[in-house]
Amino acid sequence: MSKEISLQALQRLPLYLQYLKALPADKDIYISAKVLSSALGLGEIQVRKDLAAVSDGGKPKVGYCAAELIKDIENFLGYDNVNDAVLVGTGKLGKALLSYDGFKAYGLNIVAAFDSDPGKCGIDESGKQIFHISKMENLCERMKIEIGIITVPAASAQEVCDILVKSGIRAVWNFAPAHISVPAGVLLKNENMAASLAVLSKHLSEKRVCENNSNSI
Amino acid sequence: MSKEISLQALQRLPLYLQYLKALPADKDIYISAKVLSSALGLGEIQVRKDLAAVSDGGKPKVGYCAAELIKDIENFLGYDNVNDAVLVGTGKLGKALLSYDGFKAYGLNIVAAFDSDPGKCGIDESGKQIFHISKMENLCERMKIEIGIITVPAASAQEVCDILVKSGIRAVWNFAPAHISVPAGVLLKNENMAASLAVLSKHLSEKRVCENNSNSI
DNA sequence: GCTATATCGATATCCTAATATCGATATAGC
DNA sequence: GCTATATCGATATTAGGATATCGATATAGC
Repeated sequence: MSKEISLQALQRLPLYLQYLKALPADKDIYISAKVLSSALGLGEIQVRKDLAAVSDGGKPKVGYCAAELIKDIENFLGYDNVNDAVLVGTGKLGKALLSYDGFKAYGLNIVAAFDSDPGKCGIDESGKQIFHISKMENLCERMKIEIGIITVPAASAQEVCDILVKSGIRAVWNFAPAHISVPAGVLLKNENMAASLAVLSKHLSEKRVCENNSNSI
Repeated sequence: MSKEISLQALQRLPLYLQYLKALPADKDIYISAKVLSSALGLGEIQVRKDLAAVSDGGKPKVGYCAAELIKDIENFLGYDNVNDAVLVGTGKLGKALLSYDGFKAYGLNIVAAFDSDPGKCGIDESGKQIFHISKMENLCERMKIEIGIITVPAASAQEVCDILVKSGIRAVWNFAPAHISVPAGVLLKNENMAASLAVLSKHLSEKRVCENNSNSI
């Protein structure tokens, strides 16, 4: 375990996790790569290779122990040690993410939010504190926050990102529809809804429906 | 133009669009692949190849005409002919997307929303009508809606998707953290926040910071 | 008008990821 | 306890995308 893994494989791991957690939490449930692959619409060999990177093996004839697998994947992804995060920009999307209580399952804990509008500061309906953005650097450094979530308009995304980096953030999750740049050592992950829309729109504009099977992206 | 394009290239097109639109809307602005690539953190040849798929060419020494390029990309992606969509699930995320007025720039128009909770039906604060889910099939068929956006809890995602497909939807945009399956001919695009979180979490759990440059994903 | 050069576009190469093939192994069933 | 087989894991092959190389071309500057 903790071997090499491709970016694609890494991003498939939560899929396995989601499926495995939906199974009855019996200690002796075993599942084969074949079952997993057909349930998730993936290739069987691909599943086996992905799992090989995180677990120390399944058993012939029965497959992988589901409970073990969950533990291995969560451990591999670092979901066991919770990551604290801050969110910047409390518009509609920001508030939606603040209120979403599903993140804790992924080891993500949003501890506070920031906004440049003093009128928005205070306690959010989610119960979380919204501070003025001028307080960010100090708070992040004191609390050793490592993840910053950007939900501001495109125009201010780079500016906000720079402050986050200055505050010691090591991973940025960007929801703004803008390209931003970060120094080496800081990870930038764009949540690219525009890219998704491009795929949808292109598919629909191709009036001739190509009846292929690999239609999930 | 309208040649072959890879899925990755397709998803990069909105990036170019966003950058080009930020330029002054002068008719005679030209931009080279070199400038574009360094501004967006991409490879120069990659940019040239991507643009070759949508436009009918740049000029040596000066590059591509920005205004032409915008037109070509939007045309290629089908952003000019607006796509009507419906949204299912009016929780926090659903409401956030309903209120987001940036979609129209991508040719997406959410015409109505649906929820299984009769208490949530009526006019949303965004001004859009929320109907009971039982009305969905009829409305989608009458209005020839082709895009369905799923923002319901994971447990009901597949059920909702099935209704959408039955209603004639041809492209599904799934925000639920669940694997769902669609018949051939229908495109499924997962907006996979769990996958993004996996990348972030893994990066942070690797305590030894690999100081590589390709840190944007 | 001429030349030097920035830039494009096509072809070729490399690299990563997905898929196929085949032997190994432990379990289920008798 | 024995055998047949479902499944795993390793190696090899294929496919796709990203990158490099090189010649072509039209423009900018003189």
